[in-house]
Amino acid sequence: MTRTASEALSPADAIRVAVSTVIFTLRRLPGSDAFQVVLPLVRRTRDPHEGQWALPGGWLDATEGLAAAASRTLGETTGLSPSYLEQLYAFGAVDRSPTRVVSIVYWALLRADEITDSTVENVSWFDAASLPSLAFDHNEIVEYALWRLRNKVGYSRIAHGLLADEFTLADLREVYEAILGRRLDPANFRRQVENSGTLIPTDRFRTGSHRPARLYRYNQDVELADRGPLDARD
Amino acid sequence: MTRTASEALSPADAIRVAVSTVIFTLRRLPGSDAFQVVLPLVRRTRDPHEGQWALPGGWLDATEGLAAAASRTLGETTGLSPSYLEQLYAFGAVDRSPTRVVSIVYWALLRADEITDSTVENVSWFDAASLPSLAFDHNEIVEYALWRLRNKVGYSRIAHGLLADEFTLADLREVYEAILGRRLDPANFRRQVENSGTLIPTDRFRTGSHRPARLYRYNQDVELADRGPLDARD
DNA sequence: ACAAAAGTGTTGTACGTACACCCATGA
DNA sequence: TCATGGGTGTACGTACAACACTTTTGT
Repeated sequence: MTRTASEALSPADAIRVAVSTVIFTLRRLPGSDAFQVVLPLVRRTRDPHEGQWALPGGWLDATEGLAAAASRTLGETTGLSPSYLEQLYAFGAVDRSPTRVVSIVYWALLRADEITDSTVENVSWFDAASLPSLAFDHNEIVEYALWRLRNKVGYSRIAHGLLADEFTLADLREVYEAILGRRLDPANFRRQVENSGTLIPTDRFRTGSHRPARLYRYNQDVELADRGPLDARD
Repeated sequence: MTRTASEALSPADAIRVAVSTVIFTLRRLPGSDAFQVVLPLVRRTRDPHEGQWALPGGWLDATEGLAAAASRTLGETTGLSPSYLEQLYAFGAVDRSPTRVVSIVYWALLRADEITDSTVENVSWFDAASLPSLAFDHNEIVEYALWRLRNKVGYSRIAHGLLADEFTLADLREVYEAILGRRLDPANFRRQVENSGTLIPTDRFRTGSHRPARLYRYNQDVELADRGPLDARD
């Protein structure tokens, strides 16, 4: 740290810090029975990129931490509060915005029962697999968030963050299939997840079609994902 | 993004962006034959935390990207330029510094042949396993960097970034042992790394003690680590 | 010749995959 | 009773850990 604070604050040096969130949830296609990964985007009402869709976010406030800012700006723009929130990456290329902005991007998951479909102004949900051209470098950011999601699904129980309290193994398997983009063997999936110790069987069953399926809960003792020495840190 | 640029620039909101780097290399203990993970720290010459050791770093310049800033500040403070550089995490807790600073932290590896032991002023090397109390939250940051290093060693060929061009399998194994903190079976280690396709055997051998050991090179076609859709991005 | 590191072979266990098969329910 | 998804059993292949064994050098 070589320069003084006053130098760093001069307008020529102006670097602003923004916070954005890529927040995923699943939606059943009306026609099909398959799940789709969807995320909310906000239509920009001012330049730059006025009229284009962008990730929900806002400026970092001097009195709040990074994760707090992500939660706050997400709530202000979309009305949502996620079940899982993790830092994704800091984007700071010089030309990613007309003015110099460093964006700390978080990614989040929303449980199916948390989707408040209160149609907020200028917010719309998009299929993550077929996005339009977004503002700034937000297309790249979403691509990276999807990569992290698919990756993390392989070695953690992160997918549970997308389902409500009680669910069948078929529900959970469909979540994995939607994220990974391929079919999984129901028999093998059952054994894997049963042996992982992350699920607690209930006495309840879901009836309605064919043989009833047992409902499961999360084992709250098991973390959704291992973030190492970092807890809810900024 | 709800507030205007002028609001975000008011002094009360002042948030500055710093860049720091945790850079690891290995050193052989003089007495023992084992490797040790070491990193350079810089003694602070001004408040806050004057006199304490801190990670090399500096302020982000408005005209450079994040990774470029990490390389530049690392070179300015220590004279080193790493063989591998990757973003670690953005730290932005409100109370991590007397003034509001968001630090984008990178982590890096240095090859054994890259250690320029030009004794730079106020720079000293420390055993990563037994650090003194560092400035700011830098102890936590190093802990997290070590966790990432150990983690990444398990699923990528990142450890190769710590060795010179040609090396024996025993050299490489010792790197893994130093990072993971446990002994590995030489026979099994050999097969694993041979089957990974990341090494190219040379016709040269290292002689001097007992049976000569074949020297290997990196296969440059294989990336050290998979960073997903992100390349050398900010 | 002997010690010690380089390098090879063999075996057991764990785990993922493929797939045959039985079970329970709605229609 | 039949179709369908729920749930169990089993066999195969790969990957890894453990460890016995052979090879090649310096002393």
